[in-house]
Amino acid sequence: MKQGQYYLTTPIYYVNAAPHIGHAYTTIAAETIARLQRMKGLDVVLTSGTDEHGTKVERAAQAQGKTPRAFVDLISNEFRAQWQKLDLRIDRFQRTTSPEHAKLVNELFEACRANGYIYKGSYTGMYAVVSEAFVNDAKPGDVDPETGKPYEEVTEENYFFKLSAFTDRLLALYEENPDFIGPEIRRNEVLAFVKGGLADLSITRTSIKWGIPVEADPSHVFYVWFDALTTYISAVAGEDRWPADLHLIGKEILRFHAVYWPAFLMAAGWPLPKRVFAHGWLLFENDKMSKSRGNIVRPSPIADVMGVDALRYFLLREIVFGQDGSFSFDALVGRYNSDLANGLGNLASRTLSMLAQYRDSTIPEPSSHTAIAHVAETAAASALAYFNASDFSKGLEQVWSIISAADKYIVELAPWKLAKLTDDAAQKLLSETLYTAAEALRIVCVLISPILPKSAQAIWSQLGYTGRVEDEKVGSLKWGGLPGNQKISSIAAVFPRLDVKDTVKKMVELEGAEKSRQAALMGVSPAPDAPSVATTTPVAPIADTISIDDFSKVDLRVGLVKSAEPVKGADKLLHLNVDIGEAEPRTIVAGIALAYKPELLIGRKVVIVANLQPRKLRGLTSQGMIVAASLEGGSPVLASFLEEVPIGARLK
RNA sequence: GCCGGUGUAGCUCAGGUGGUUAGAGCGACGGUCUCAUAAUCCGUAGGUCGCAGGUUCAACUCCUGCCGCCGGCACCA
Repeated sequence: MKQGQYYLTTPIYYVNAAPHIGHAYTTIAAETIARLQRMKGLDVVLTSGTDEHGTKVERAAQAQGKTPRAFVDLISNEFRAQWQKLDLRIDRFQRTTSPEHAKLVNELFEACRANGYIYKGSYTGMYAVVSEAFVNDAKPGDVDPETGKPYEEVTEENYFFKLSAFTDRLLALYEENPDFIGPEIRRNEVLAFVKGGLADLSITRTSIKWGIPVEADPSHVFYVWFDALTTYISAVAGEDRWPADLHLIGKEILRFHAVYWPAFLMAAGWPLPKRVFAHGWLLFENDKMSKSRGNIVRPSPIADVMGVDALRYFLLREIVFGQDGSFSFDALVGRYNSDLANGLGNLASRTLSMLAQYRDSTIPEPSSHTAIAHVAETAAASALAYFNASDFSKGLEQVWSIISAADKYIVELAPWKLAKLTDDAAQKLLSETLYTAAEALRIVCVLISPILPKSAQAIWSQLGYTGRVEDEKVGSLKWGGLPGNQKISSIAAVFPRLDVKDTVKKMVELEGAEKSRQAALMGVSPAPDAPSVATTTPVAPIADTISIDDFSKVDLRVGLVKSAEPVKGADKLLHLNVDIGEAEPRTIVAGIALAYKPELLIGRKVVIVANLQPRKLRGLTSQGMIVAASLEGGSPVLASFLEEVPIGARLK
């Protein structure tokens, strides 16, 4: 890594989902930081990419009758196309399926092994196919609560990474580099997690085919994180850019970046990234966005209707970076109208228009220092400080204080009145006033360029510049930079005011089309539009075919809930007594406490798996399992009957 | 259950180490100007600062308890 360089990354996105606004949020934020660093004069590289291996991908491809390769090519291209459409400049796009990446993963593995941090162990366990993880404590016949699919019993020889050996070194890392993890809340979470002790990680699989082969032992392929995180290095292979200055990620993958990744690198003796920053989630009107809620928003309809800059502005202004934030179409258009149309757009419009009318489209000579100059310089410095700390919303507030001061100043000086006066003093004052307004506008343009690149450039050009505003250096931003005598060019509204209802309607319509297009791409039939009702859009692949005999092994019974109470010390568990026609009601412990109030369950008829091996949970022995629809990321919904059914009836 | 965070005007949020009338932006309402994108500018709008105690001359700001929400861990057959 050379002086004067800056290297940052977005996560590599998993190709089991089509790009949505959450992906766009991370990528936009990263691209904004990249632009900002460039305007500080640094040689910046921003990488993104796609994570393309694993059983989930293999099965999704199979479901579409495609080879994994063809499938991942398709989705990876979709991500790239999306970033292009949003005008996001991604300097390197790395895929986990690229050959140079495979080479590097093996190098990392060998380096760790040479230092004694890799060992071969045998592991037998229940494996959840969909989440691609071994499940601790699961027993044969158990079912994945998230997908309703049985776990698969898997015994395999794995290579393990001695993560346990790194507890102290990781804690020392966080201690010595307080900025390694941001924001503070996330840092504390990681600290608590690591202090709780770390278990070794299985980093290879023999049961998966679609992955990077371990060269030293080709019956193995690398497993998720060992394979994926390494893209941050392979993306800039041969460029002398590693270590990264910043990994920008969503909070859901913090542990992998703040714990596993530095441990892998320490084990190999490779340099560590300097900072990991986890931003918050984008909620849709305060609900989590999820497939099951059907409230996922895609970025391209917004870009089509309102422009990319409107989306960028909203995401970085409305949401405090690092915290969760709420997205809504109304808020988006509201922000646009009040800040961009009425604020910045109108200031540009009135300033340029007056220059055209009163000064023959020519910028007057730079004027002496005014109060506005002071305001602008102070706010600019403050804004840049906030931007540097990735506090975009506060930084933008500072920039807008310049706009507001300029508007106020214009009204006070009333150039339209001065224009009617012919004496020299009035004309001189008019020139000064117009210069001041234009210069304030110029400073605003430079400051917002990383966030609103297109709009900043549009105003910049209207101010008469022929070059690019992004080539300006923010470090040398001083009052008086706008050259006198410069001819402004033709004026056009940069942010036309939008009708809220109309605009939202258009976006929602396009959103529907985009949803269908993506669903087709992913190979799932688009669900009917019912945004407020829970619909399961892309359906998880169907499990392997079983015979009727296999099915008849499962004894499902109608049961009546006699009692229900929370299990002490567990958030999700309810202790139920269910009568299925036997001498005694059964004790059933069910993970439905978040979705159902115990008192509302009493007297309700439910479906029970009656011949499931009993299982001890929180001290109680559960004699069966309650059947419920399991929504990904959502609450379970109990199976029930519309007609009367007798207790103990069997389902078959 | 453990750990952490949080609860301030309709909305989004500011309010180091306690001290005159609790702030900003948006929205709303009234007014003004006319250069401008029915924009700007000015003014107004009265929120028990979650609840209850406590410490103090004085608490939104400290302490205790409770309630609500969010997150991490445990947990989900």
